[in-house]
Amino acid sequence: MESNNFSFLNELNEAQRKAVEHTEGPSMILAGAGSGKTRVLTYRIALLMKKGVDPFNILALTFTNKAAREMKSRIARIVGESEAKALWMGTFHSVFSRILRFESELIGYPKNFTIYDSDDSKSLLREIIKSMNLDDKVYKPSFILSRISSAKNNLISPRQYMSNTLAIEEDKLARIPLFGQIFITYQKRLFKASAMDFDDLLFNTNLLLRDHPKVLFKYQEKFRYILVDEYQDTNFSQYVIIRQLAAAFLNICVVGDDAQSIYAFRGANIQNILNFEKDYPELVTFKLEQNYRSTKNIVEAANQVINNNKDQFKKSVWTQNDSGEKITVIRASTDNEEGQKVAAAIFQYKNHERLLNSAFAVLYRTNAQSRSIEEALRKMNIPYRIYGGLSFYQRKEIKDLMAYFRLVINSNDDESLRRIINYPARGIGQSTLDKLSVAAGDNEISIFTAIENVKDFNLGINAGTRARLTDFVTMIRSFQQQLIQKDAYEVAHSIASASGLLKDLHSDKTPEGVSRYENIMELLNGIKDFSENSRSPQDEELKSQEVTPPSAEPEDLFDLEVKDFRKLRTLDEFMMDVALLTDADEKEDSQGDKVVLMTIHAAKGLEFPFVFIVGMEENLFPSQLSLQSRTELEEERRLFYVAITRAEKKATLSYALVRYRFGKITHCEPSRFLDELSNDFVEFIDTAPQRRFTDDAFDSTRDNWSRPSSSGINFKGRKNGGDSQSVFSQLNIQRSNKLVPVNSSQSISRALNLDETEMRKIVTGVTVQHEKFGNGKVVNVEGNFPDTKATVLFENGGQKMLLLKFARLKVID
DNA sequence: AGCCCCGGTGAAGTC
DNA sequence: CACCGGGGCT
Repeated sequence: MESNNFSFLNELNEAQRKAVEHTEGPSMILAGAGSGKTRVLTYRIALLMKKGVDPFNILALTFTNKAAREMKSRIARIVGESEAKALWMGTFHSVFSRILRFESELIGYPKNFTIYDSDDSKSLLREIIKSMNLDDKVYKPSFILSRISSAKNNLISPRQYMSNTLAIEEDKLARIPLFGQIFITYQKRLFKASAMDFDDLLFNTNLLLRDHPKVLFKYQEKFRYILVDEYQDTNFSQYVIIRQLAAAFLNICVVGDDAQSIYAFRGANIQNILNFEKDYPELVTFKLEQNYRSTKNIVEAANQVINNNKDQFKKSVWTQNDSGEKITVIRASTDNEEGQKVAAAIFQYKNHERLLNSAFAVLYRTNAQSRSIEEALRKMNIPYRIYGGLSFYQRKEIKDLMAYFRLVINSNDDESLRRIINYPARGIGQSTLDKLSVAAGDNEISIFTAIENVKDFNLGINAGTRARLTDFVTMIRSFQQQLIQKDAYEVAHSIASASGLLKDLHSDKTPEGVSRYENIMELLNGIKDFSENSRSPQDEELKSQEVTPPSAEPEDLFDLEVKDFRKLRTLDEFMMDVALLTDADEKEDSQGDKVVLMTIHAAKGLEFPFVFIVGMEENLFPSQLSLQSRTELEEERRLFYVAITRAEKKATLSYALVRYRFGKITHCEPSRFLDELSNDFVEFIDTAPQRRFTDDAFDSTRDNWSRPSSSGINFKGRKNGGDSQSVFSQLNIQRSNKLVPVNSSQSISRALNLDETEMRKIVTGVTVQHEKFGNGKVVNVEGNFPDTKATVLFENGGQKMLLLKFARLKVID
């Protein structure tokens, strides 16, 4: 309901109200768990709009798309639907990918660039590692990717990386001396494929804003008010983006809680909060410390836990709520028994207090832990829903169909091409693909382009296969024609059937096959919905600046069609939305009343009356991988803090003495975090263990919580201050003073082909230079312009046949 | 070219 | 235990 007064402000306490009303200039809101942070952000934005600020001039960055949606609908209740819709609100990745769609040509990327997810990135890395004849057990794709990701999130380009002696040294010590080379090749290949990985979306936004002052100015003018939620979880790259955008008006408000920083592993940097104070001397800081969510027992227990961390801002979260029940700790002999006890407890609570299933959440450290909980809940007929794990968009059949979409939208997308060129089977096998890959690599073109020019390469591909390749190209081309004429659903449906994918899945009558077919149908239905809905105001705004429609070749369209096209919701628009969706974003309806199971990370920002935190064991929570350094252990502790503070009425912890891990029985010790809770807030339910395993599975001579809290003491004595200083964290300090010079290897314009005159200079006998293979002598030239090709004998011994329109050969005398 | 089986290896968390 | 990739067989 729209109201014209400011009465909504009366719903705030004094601290909240002050934070809301201070709308001008830089501000930071340190908000303890459950202190009404979302309410403050919501009302602050509503107040801005009530004061007459145009929603198009407000940028609000949230941690998940879901958080953005929820906040938007809350704002809509105060200021009205259409006003709220016009707000720029979303995750960093979604907001800036949207902007890059419209500006990417300035940094050398076409507008239809593809976003690679981490599976795509890993398989690209696997290829690169293989082609360099390296061992993928030493150069593990996932590890390489995380290191590349760290570099990019700290705005270190491949070239900068290579000139960083510290980084190179680190790689040698880690026995991956060729990492830098892989990084360079990876980035080059992404660029060639017109693809960006997740980190590139931020990295390239930084490039764009750094190298194009006009663009920076435009968005500075546009985003006069900037708000950032979960600021403690932003990384350096994100920090620089918002600092740049806010530089003109300085209306920047960040909201966060250092105690809830749980994403350092992906580059989030608490340092950003400290930097913030330095960057804006006139900064006003607000603290929200009253917790409205939880009982006293929960709040105080959480405070007690977090006080074991050295690195933290002093903050005292308190509550006026009742003391409530103590936190219960359940001990189980096995992971299965843990599941049974948790399920039984839920069952009891439900019946005694007539509660909905949705009042309960079970939180765990790792997704693998869900299995035993699921089994137990199923046995007791308690409905549940799992967040996370394999999301809809990660399923094979969905990825297959979407690979078609991606290839049609961007034919340079080699990862997608590899995925579907022979699915459904069409007689184009591995050896053909290998040959094409080599030709594409040598000529620095995409595989699709190599196929289109296959007659120009002597690849030893027989006529039959060549015909099949031509058919494939023709098919993709015909889909591309539809892309600019039809709406998303029509194109998607046409691709699904004409490619043979639908038929292939339909013929599979196994239950799995049927389910795959249904998933495809669900995707198509989703696209149908999308086609029928109108475009977002944000995209309308950006599109209105455009002169020509994207990806449409003007000569293909009459004026009338161009007009229609502007209204159509196209498949490339759909794909742009989808690339950044996560499981947490799945639609909320049709869920019914269910117990919720999820990782603690996924639970951030949520609250439930009853929370079960399972797997409270050493090496699991805290994870064994975190035991190397104090900072990592402290992050685990913050994670525990987040977990406890999700509970409104009651928190229950549990641990098992024996657990299956990697298919083997593992003995576990109760988590050190349990020692950190005093008996004032916690009660231990010590059920006698059921002796199904050998006696040493549970040390009955020792009372688990009176265990000398050696872990903490030992730990501090052992490792205090000895955190591994990675090259990135060191560099970060240097860099925070001024804008990082980001290398522009990416902004070199796309392949500059030789013109005819230059090509004619390349004749048998001349010496030429190739940027990758070095110098060589031309031993043969054949074919007619523009398909002239030269055979070159390189000094390194290799002989290559190169298409001159692709290979940038330089004649040297 | 495709299928199947074997063995090795791995699971922390996410946009 | 579950998945993936490689190799071998058809």
